[in-house]
Formats: sequence, C-alpha cells, structure tokens
Amino acid sequence: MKEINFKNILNPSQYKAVTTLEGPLLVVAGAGTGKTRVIEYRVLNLILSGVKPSSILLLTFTRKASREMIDRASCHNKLCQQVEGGTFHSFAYKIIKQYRKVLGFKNNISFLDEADSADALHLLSTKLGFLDRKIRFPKKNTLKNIISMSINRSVNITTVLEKDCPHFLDLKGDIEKLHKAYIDYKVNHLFIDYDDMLLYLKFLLERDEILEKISSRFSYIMVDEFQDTNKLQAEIVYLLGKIHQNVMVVGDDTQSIYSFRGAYYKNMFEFPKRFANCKILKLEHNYRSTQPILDVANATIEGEKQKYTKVLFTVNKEGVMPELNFFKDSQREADFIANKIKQLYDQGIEFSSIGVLYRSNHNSLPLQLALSRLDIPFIVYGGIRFVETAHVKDVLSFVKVLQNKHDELAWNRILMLLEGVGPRTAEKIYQCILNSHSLDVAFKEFLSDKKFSKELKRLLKLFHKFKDKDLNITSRLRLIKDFYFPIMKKKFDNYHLRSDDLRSLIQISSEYRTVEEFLVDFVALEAPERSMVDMFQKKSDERPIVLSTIHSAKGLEWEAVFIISLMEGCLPVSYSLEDEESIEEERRLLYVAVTRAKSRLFLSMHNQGQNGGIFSFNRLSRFINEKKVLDKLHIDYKKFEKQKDDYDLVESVDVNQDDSATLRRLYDYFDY
DNA sequence: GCTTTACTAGTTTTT
DNA sequence: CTAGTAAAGC
Repeated sequence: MKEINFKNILNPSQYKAVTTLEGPLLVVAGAGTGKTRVIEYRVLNLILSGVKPSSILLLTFTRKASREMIDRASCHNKLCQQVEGGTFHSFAYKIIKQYRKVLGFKNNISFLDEADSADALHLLSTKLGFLDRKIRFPKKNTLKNIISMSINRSVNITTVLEKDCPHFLDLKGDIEKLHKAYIDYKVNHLFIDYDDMLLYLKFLLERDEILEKISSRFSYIMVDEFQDTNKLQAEIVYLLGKIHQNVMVVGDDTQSIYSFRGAYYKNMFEFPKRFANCKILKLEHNYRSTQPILDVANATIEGEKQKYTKVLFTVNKEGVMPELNFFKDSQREADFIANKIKQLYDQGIEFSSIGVLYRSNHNSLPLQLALSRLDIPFIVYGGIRFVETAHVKDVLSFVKVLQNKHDELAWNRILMLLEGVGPRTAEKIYQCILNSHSLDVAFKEFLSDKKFSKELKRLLKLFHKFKDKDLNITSRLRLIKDFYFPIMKKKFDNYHLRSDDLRSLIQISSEYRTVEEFLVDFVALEAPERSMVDMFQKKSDERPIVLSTIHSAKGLEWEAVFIISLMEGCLPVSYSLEDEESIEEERRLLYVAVTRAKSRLFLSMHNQGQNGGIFSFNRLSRFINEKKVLDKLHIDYKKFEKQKDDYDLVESVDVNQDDSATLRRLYDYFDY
C-alpha cells in the first residue's frame, strides 16, 4: 500500500478538512473547490487511521455521487469499497428493512413512487366524496405536494397551504382528513412512500436502544450537499451524530436549488448550533474555472439581500471571456449552438466535455433537433424518467403484484389494460382478488362476461406461468412483455420505440437476484436514466455531449458550457415570480450553471417565443441584464449587426435603464 | 351503468 | 406527452 502525503496534494483548508477526523465539522465548500476530493481523501484517511470501512456512512444527494466518491477513494485503497454510501432514502430503506418488525411490517413492503402516491390520493379523494362537490378540489399532484411538503418541512398542512396555496385554505379540514386516510391506506396496504422512509428512519433513531446500535455500527458520518437537505433529513443527521459526535457535513449555501422539494439551506447555519464544538472550514479556492468565468458567477450573486458566506477565487487568471449571444428564435439559437459545438470539436474539445444547460426540459427540444441534423451525439439528463413512462409503469405493475399480491394500485393498472375493463370493473375484480385465495377463484365469475373474457383468460394464463418458482426476474419480465406487447401496440403509435425500452428494462433486470431488490431500485430509489430519447443516439461510438437541466447538472463540470434560454419567464421561470425567495433560488440556479464551466462559457437567449402557441417577445433574464454582469460578458455587436439583416432582428430586448457604454451599445443595436 | 373515444389544456426542478 | 373531461357507444 503506497503512502500518501496529504499535505502535498491538498491546499491548507482541504488538508485540515481531510485530517480533522473526530468531532463535528462543517465544511463550506464553494463550487469547484475540490469538495469531492476532500471527501475522497477524508474517507481514505479515516481508513488509513484504522477506522473500519463499514462503519463510515457517506450520505449523498444521488447514489451515483456516492458511488463515484467511493470508487475514487478505492483507487488508493481497496478497503474504501466497503464504505457504506448512498442517499438518505436508500440508507433509510436499509435500516427500515432491518427493523421492519419494530415498525409493524410483516414481510412484503411495497413502494409508492410519486405518481403512485398521487394516484392513491386521487383514489381516496374519490372515496371520501371530495371530488363530486361543486367546489374545486386540488389536483392529485397538488395534494401530493402539499402533504409531502408538510412532512419534509416538518410543519403542518395549514402552514403549507398558507404559504404555497392560500386559495385552498378553506379546504384545509378536508385535506387533513385526506392525509389521515392516506396514512391509514398506506398502513393497511403495506405501502411506504418516499417521505415515509425518512419518517420511519427518524422514528427508529428516536428510540434510544436502536440509536445506540446504529451509532455503534456507523461511527463516522459524512454528508454531502448539506444545503439541499430538508429539516427532516437534518434531524436524522443530528440523531446519527448525537452519541459519538463524529459528523462532517459539506455544503454550499449559494448552491441551494432544491427548496421546491423542501430543502432548507439554513441547515448549514443550524448545524454548528446543534453541535457545540463544531469546527467550521471554508474552501474558497476554485480549481475548476478560469477567472473570467468566476467573475460572471460572482457578479450574478453579488450584492443580494441574502448575504452569502464566501467569494470564490482562482489562480487561473487567464481565460476567454464568456459570451452572450442573442437570437431571433429558439431555432436559430439551437443552430448556432450546434454549429459552435462542431467548431469547438474541431478545435480539439471532445464532445463529452461539452454540456448544455437549461432551466426546463422543454428548452432542449429545438437543440435536440439541431444536434441530430449535424450528427452530433448527445444524451439528455433528467426529463421524463424511464420508470415514469406509461409502458414501463404498466410492465412494472405486474412485477409489483408478484411482490405484493394485494397491491391495489398495481392491480388497477393491470386490469385497466384489458379491453372492456374500466375503473368500475377493475374495482370489482380487485375486491374478488382480495377475498379469494387464488386468481382462478377470483376471476371465475368474470370469465363468462363476453366483453373481456378472452383478455382475462390470457391474463390468467400468464399468472399460471408465474407459478414456476424457478423463474428469475428476467424470464418473468419476458413473459410479461409477451403478454403486454399486443396491448402496447394498440395503445401507442410509437410502440416499437417503447418496445426497445422494455428490452433494455429486461436487460437491466438480469443484474438483480430478487424481485424485491429490483423493485426497490426501480420504483423507490434511483432508476436508470436510459429511455427512448437516448435510444435514438446509441449508434455513435463517440462519447456524447450532455444536455441537462441545471438541477441535474449539480456536481458536474465541463470544459465548455452553454446556458440557453436565458429569458424572463424561463430563468427566472414564470412560476417563481410571485415571491422573493423563489426568485433568489432562480438566481442561485444561474450561479450553479455558470460554475459548471471550466474554460469556455456561452450564454444565450432568443427573442421570439413560440411556447404555448402564444407569440411573445422575450426579454433578457433579469440576472444577466445588470450592468455588473453585462460588463463581464463579451457581446459581439458587429456579428449581431449582420444577424440583424439576416434574421430581421429588431424586436425588443429589454435592458436596464442604466446608461453605461455597454448598455448604450445594446440600445443602438436593438434600434431603440 | 360502464367504457371508449375525442378533444382540450397545461407542462419546473427530483430522491 | 399526459391528465382531465365531455360526449358518444355498447
């Protein structure tokens, strides 16, 4: 095993973070300051100091992130591979499984993903008669959000309603009733949803004898992206560290972008208050970006009401000035970027070190077309998730039923697939399934109904085949696919694409041994991102450029970054405009996007919007349209002069009422 | 009464 | 692309 001299490879603050092993520690780590490196080496250092790898718990934002850090540490020392890592949710699941008896679960736990729990809430609202009144009742997703928010922020339903949807305040009694019904429903059906995982974990940790056991098992806790934890998660961290106090959290308050999910960046400031002897370290030396890029980043968040804790600096003084470009419409913006990417590629920048970032998924559609035209390989991060597509959900329902034969939501979905079966019939059949020992008995009285007997028989046949205990998940999925294919063909025009999805689902499934493991990964925790969109682009062997929402770009970096659609209404997104705090978060979003870039940064907007069918003239994002930011950007007026003729670009691009030279030129340019 | 079909509207970000 | 709704069809 080779010796590592941490002092030589780390800067003083990083070194301190890596070598402070005992006691509470808060690391405030700006973008690109080597946070991942610190975690990597601290894990390594703990192990070199004799700590058992399996007693280190590394909680991260995604499982991919923890995998990556553990893998990197493992390059230095194989033992690191045994470090316990994952998301709060995956850790919670692990513990819940261990203590399932304490929690009252017997054997089969079924998982509700977001859509499932929304469906369940819809079902319950119908049962409670909230939907057949004249007053408008919230939509199922809204209900889900309200309830989820109250749990994640640790506040009651009324508080959430007051803040987020005051127009439903009159219905608070009903919503609370619904919440109670939902809890009962979950308990009766052995369902748990995302929020329950955290709640149950906290419940367990609050019992002294369990806390003692867990604390002695995990004696060193590390938490990444602490600014994006919610109150509940923070409580869990406090509990985990309560006995041994060995907790290190890393975060950056300027990069908090998940408050819509209940994230509470003030956890960063709470932490030192919770742990009396907490040490605080700041990492401000940025190794990622050039100075001109950092200048833009710092300018975007400079002088805001919300004072941030640090300013980034770098030694990379040299660098190309970031550009700001205007286009007539999204098409031209996309064409420009596709061509620019080609150009960068010719200059020797690989496709895989180029990223294009945007606020909302639909912002990337024109670009996807433009890239396809130029044969540039790309993958899309985020977007409609593989597991959330209708066909995958359909197929997974069969697997869910195998895991928990009374899974009402899954049965409902399966039965509704049959021609001639609607909600009513599905409900009736489900009741029979509940009350019968076998499907043969349950289906008996329905088999005579001509409307759907043929389909029902086919379904029964499928489940007969499942009785073979030797079948693994992969072969079960193949059977399901055979059954489902004709249905899919009728249901979707693009069934061949979806069929490819199912094929890759089957392929992935071969990595799992049990149905439960498979479902936990797929439905509850982190499913693979592969989906139809990517299937288009699999041909090329070149590693593709990345198109990503800013949210999904968290923690990533590229040599060259494009940030597109920088308009009012897109970033900040129109929904955020109502309150100050949301706008602030949108600003941080831009900050996160800018700091992903190492050496080249291209900002752009387009003037004419065609979204939603209504034609509109877009204005430049307020975050860019400030003198201090514009000053840091290169704007090629000559080029636009030319484009103006080509593109007839004379429409309004709004700028500050400030008469600096920069702005005057902008005014001139846009014929003001 | 129940299901299917045809149409409309509205789409943030994700464990 | 999908959720929700109104109206047609069995």
